[in-house]
Parts: sequence; C-alpha cells; structure tokens
Amino acid sequence: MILKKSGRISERLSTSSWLSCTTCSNEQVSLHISIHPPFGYHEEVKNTIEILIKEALRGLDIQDTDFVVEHPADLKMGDYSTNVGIKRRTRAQEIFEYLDKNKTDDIERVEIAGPGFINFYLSKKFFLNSLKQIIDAGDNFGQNSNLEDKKFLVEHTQPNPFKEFHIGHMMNNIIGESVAGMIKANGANVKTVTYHGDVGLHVAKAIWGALKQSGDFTGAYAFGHKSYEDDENAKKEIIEINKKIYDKSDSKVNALYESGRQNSLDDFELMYKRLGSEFAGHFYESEAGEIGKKLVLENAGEVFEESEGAIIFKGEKFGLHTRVFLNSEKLPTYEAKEVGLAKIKKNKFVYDESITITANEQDAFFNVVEVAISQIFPELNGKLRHLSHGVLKLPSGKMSSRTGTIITAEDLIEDVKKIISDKGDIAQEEVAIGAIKYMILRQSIGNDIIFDLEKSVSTEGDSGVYLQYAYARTNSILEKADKSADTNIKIEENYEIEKLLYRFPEVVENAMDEFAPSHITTYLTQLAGSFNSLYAREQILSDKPESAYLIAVTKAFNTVMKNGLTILGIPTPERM
RNA sequence: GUCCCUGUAGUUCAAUGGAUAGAACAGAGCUCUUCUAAGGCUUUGAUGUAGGUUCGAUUCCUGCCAGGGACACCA
Repeated sequence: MILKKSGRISERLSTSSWLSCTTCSNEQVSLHISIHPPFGYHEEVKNTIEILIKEALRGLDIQDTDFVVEHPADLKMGDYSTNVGIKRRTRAQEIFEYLDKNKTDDIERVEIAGPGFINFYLSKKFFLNSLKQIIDAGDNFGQNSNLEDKKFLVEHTQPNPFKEFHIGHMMNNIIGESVAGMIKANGANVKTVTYHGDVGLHVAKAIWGALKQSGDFTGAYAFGHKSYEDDENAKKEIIEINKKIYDKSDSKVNALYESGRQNSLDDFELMYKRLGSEFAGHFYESEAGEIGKKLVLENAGEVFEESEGAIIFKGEKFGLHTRVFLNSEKLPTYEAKEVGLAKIKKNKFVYDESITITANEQDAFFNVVEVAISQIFPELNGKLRHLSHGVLKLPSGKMSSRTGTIITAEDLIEDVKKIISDKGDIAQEEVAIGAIKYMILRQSIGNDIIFDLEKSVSTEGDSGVYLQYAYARTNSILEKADKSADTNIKIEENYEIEKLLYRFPEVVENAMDEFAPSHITTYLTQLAGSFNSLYAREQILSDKPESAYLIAVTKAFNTVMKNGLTILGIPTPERM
C-alpha cells in the first residue's frame, strides 16, 4: 500500500513542473524523496496533502500562491493544516471542496475553519499503520539517514584539572551529549572529545596552595587564588611556580603537578561515567599550546601581526575585533591554544563538521578564533561550528571559586538523590541524573538558568522523573500483558496519544536542524502527559476486545519514550 | 562607548509569521477495594514599552527601558 502510493507521488511530481509553492519547490520535494528510500509514513501523508493542494491550485488556475502544510498548534484543530485558504480567501471554498473530494483514505475528514485554515484529520487506518510501523521499527524508530556518511566531532565539558567539576561543566556535558545524540539519530557518525586546561595560572595557584598545605590539594586552588589577589609575595611565588611548571625545573613541583593532574583526570573519568559520556579523545592545553605557538609564528606577517610586542590577529578585517594570540613574552594565550587544538583534532580525526560547545560568554572569542583558524587551514573553512549555551547562575549571582559559591556536580547529584530517597529505593542514581538532565534540556540552550536546588531540579510535574515514571509504568504493563499487541482490532475511538506518536521522527529532524534538544524534551513531556491521561481513563489490560489495541498503543509509547530519552542521554530505568 | 544575548502568569519554562499564547510549580477543590497516586481531573492567572512591515506579530525591523555577557597580553 505504501509502495504503491509512493510511486504515485513520484509520478505526479515528475510531471508537475507547474509548481508555484516556494516553500516546497519541485526540486526540493523530489530530492527529499530520493534521500529517503524507505519513505516515512508521516512524510508520505504530508507530501500527499501538499500534492493535493498543488493539484487543486492548478485545477482552479490559481497561480503564485505560497502555502505551508504543518501541524496545527492544537490537536483539536486536526493533524495537518494549511494556510492556502488564507492566502487566497476568495477561492478558499473551491480549494476546500477539491481537497475534500479527492482526499485519500489516510485522511478521514477535511474542514475549513477559523480565518480560513483548511484542516486535515487523519484516519483510523493511518493511525493503525503508524502504530504498526513504530512497533516494527523498535529501537530504530525516530532514526533517519539525513546525515548519512557525515562525520561529526563534538567537543564538550572541558573541565580543568586542579579545579572542581562543577554544575557548569555538567550543564555543558549534558547539552553536548544530547547534541551528539541528535546527530547520531540523524544518521551521522559522531565522536565526542574533551579538552583540559592542564597548564596556566590556575594550576600554579593550586600547586602553590598544595605546597603550603604540605601536599594536600583540598581547597588548594581557592587558597592560592585568594592569596594571589591579596598577597604580593604569594603572587610572586605563584608566577614563579607557573614558570617551573612550563620548564619542569623543580622536581617537587613536577611531582605535585603530575599527581594532582592525574588525580583530577581520574575523578573526571568517574563523573563522565556517571553522566554517560564516553570520549573518543582527550586533549590538553599543554600540548595545544606548543603546537599553537608554532602555527602562530609560522603565519606571522600573513595571518597575524606584531603589535606592542605581542602577536595579534586583526579581526577588524572581518568585521570582528583584535585578539592576542601570543603575549609579549611570546607565550601562547588561550587563542593560540585553540589554533593548536584545531590542528590536533584535524590530524587525529577525519570530519565534515567539528562542533565546540561552550558557554555563550565565549561567543566573541570563537568568532575571531574560528576566522583565524580558517585563514591558517583553508580546508577547515565552513567546517567549524561553535555552539553556545547560557550559564547556570545561583540566585546570589554567578558561581565563583573565589567566594566559595561553587556547587560541584557530585554534590548536586547526591543532594537530588536525598530528595528522591523517600519516594523509593529503586534506580535512585538514574532518577537523580535524569532529573538534572531534564532541568537543563527542557529549555532553549541559549538561555541562562537561575539555579535553585529546591525549585530547579523538579521531581514532579514537568520533570525528568515524570518521563521516567511513565516509561517504567509501561514496562510493568507490558510485562503483565497476557496477549500480544494487535493493531487489527476494529476501534472506533481515536486516542489523543496516537496523534502524537507518529510525529516523533519529525521532532528528531527539527531538533537537529535547530540544534535544539528542548524540542525533543517538550515533545516527550506532552507525549507522557497524553499517555498518563489515557492510563487514568482506560483499563489497558482487560478482557475487552480493545485491550489488544491499547497494548499496541502502550508498546508504541514505550518505544518512543525510550528512544527519545536515549537520544537526550537521559537514563531509562525499567522499574521505579 | 561598540558589539552580542535575554525580557511571556506570583515563580521556572514552552510556542517552525497563524486560529482561544501552552505546561509545570505555588494557591483553591476533587481522585487510590481496579494495570505503579513520582499519577489523573477541575480552577485562578502573562507577551517590558512605542512605532513599522503583514490578511495575520510573542516571533521579523527600528527606537526606548531593564538585565546579562564580550571587547589586547586570563581561561
């Protein structure tokens, strides 16, 4: 049935050069079809509607009319909707009549409503087939091949040894993993990498602090940082230690550096594991600095120039601003290290696109540095993308290691575990991680989060727990079911959840297009709400004939929820 | 000063230029002898401001107001 209809669509398209819809030109539609050999069911019905409208316009001799076919905001207003009747008000009735007369059996009803929208209500046959498709596809439902054969490198998290892995790093990690998940779901190959600031003044401060505490790193950075600010002598000693770290001339400093660095990195690995990250590469500023300095010097005079003893990049030529790459002591700055990092990544990985995820305070920095890198490596032009997110702020302001207002990732996870501990003993770690991840991923990634433990990490209502709980419930139902899912039962009623389930693949596509994991989060929450309502209203396991159909709905929901949460990196405990 | 980002219910967040601006939390009320009540149902309540473009603006453009960030030797 599906194959036959696809053929019909291609046939119509190949002869329909009259098209005037600018949002869906003939070329684009044809291309779309050729990219997706197994034509998705939801795409098929949308294309059918678009073609019907184009036929109607042609038949009525209406030209130059743009229109869109989309899901209306409210499920009550149908499954698809077009604005063509608003664009051509005087002809709306005729267009509607054509559509109503020529609708396929996937469309139950067409209506004209509101200011002239034409709404399409899909048929039971469509929903029945879509359920079947979801259950058959299983873990693969929601995956597509839009980015097939493409290779992505995603850099995120970037915690600095000798400093805490705090909730800001955690936010970056959570967003990074969800972005990687979306890219993967869209068919591409993804590798994630991280980058550590293992040299620099912050390291010298920590080592100075540790030296004063007879080798103990506890609170060493904060101590060193404060002393650096307040005490001239300490400041001199710290600068001295910083040089020793670079030239490795002091065995005591070397020993502290090596052990402190390794301890930090080991701790980070434990946290990555808790958060579900597996990096294909770890890079370090200590290696990037050397390479970056060399590259800057090699390109001095062409890409970079000397000014006041420093080597700088004049961003003004590109509508940006000037930044220093080597300071007047010819030491590499963060900028030069980023150049070195670009070369390291390029040598180690083959990729079509390299994404770096950071907080948005680095936006201007990356604008300049990416242009500079593209000057040095023209082959990277257009392959670098900086994706930025807002910052986590405490109600009292920005987190600061100076004032000791740092919340570590570990503290937060443990605090959330305490909050949920009175509700059950099962899967506490997964529920805590899920609640935190949801807090980050529920909103648009560009916006800041004012972080308040009690209010931000919710365990009821709009929360990660809500999604996990709905999922766990379905596992329990499906386990108890004594008959298998059957979509061939005659059911009159359309359940609301069926109107949402089939949309999952397009949500995954849209989320990828906009790098917006929140689209998936929002969708899953709406879906879970719909399921919970159904669960409260209907007895799924029963002797009634519709029970087998409801089991199919439950199975489809279970599949979509699991696949969605997996893309986002939110754990899916089987029991709660 | 220049550039960038953000202003939506009491609070935290949604809303590919569309229809009656959605949730959640908090407040008021109801709901477990029935598949997991971490659930469900009812209810009060919002687009900073002034213009512009459009058949239609929370969304696009301009001014203003408010908050945050970046802007030469930190990362």
